[in-house]
Amino acid sequence: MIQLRKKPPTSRELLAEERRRQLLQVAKDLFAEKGFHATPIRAINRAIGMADGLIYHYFPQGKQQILETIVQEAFENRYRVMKQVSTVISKEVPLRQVLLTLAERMYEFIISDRQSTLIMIRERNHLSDDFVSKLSELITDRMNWIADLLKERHEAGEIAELDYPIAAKQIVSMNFMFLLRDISGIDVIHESHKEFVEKTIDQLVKFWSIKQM
Amino acid sequence: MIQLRKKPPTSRELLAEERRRQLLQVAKDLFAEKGFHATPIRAINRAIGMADGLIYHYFPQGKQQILETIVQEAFENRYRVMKQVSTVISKEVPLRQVLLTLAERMYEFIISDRQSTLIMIRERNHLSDDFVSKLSELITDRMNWIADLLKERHEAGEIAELDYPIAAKQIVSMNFMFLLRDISGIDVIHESHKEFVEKTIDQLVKFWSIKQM
DNA sequence: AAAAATATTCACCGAACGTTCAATGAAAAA
DNA sequence: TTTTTCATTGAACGTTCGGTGAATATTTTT
Repeated sequence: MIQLRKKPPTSRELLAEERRRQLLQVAKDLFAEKGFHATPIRAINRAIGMADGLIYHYFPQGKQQILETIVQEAFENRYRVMKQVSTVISKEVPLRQVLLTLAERMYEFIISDRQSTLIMIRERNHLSDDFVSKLSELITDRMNWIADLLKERHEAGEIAELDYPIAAKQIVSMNFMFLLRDISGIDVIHESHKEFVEKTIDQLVKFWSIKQM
Repeated sequence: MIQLRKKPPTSRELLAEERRRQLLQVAKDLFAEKGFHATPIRAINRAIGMADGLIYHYFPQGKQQILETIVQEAFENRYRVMKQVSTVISKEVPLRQVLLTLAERMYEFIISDRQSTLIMIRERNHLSDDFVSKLSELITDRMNWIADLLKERHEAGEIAELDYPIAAKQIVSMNFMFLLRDISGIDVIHESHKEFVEKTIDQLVKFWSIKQM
């Protein structure tokens, strides 16, 4: 019989969903901290006081499926959020302020799910080429959007003519440096994200600004 | 008895050194490709047709010691090369050309030992804090050197006044984007290093140039 | 209340792991 | 030549790994 109307979830369904959620959260923490191979499934089980076999009830295909679920769900979250941020920026706001907000939002967005970010970058060997391509497209979209924004600002007479894709990459690459610091521990910035981003954008906008010409 | 003069190496010493070198090379390849935990010691042994126990003759402390040796030797190479490149740049060469050469050399330098670069970034969990700090310092030194170079160019009247440390980071961050691509497979550049670097430096120098003011 | 469906436990499996070690063979030192 | 040194072997060890499955507990459905 086909169930057309959604029936109210039973208490055990709620508990199961809660356990699944908790399982993914703990796995994400451990994968990000120790790495996929360095995290035994039993470590996940211990961390939430769960018997060893139970994890195969929730993820029949085992450890690899847990990883795939983590990155897939993280990707979908990112995709959803990114699509809805595009309309925030008003044309009256000065470019400096726009770029600052943009860079900070992007950074907050990255570190809001820091663990999955680390996993997606570090565990390339366990992710499909297709998934990595989709990730690349997501970021490329965002950069194209920034390039268009800069072009509009030029056409409005606010800044000089630019190589817009290059300029967009200059904006985005700031966050990449912090990402690399997070992954490797190698710190070449020596200041907070806010300070660094402010200085960089100030300098970019100062030279791009039409008054300089 | 203490050996004061170096005696000529015996044939077995030469063979041993060759095998040690080969062992480290194969281990480096595998660690970079599969990751440290995902590479069984036996995979290294098989790859060079070596019996299982022998690796403990060369590296008594086992797998971890192999990793440490790889990154330590890679660091020393980098340190040595970096110290001797500083004097190459003449003051008569235009800034655009200087920065281009600099960025390309730096990139060649990174990918000339691509494997150890990947390992140093990805396997943070297996490296000491002290080692990571030393790596940070190495890159920071290089960036300070670029900042000084830019300052000199300003004082020579070639470019406007800059926030030199920030400008240096803009130069270096280009290579970081390619590094991240190498590690994660996430590609947001879509062109060769040479093309990208040329465009970026052209744009930077164009706006920094004193003639623009 | 009985039956069915589902969640959970845990002892256990075979394979793979890093590592050890007694034995072997060949080169170097005496 | 004899002795000593040391590179090399490969079987074996103890451990841990991801995963299985029969048994049990709990909830939902009938």
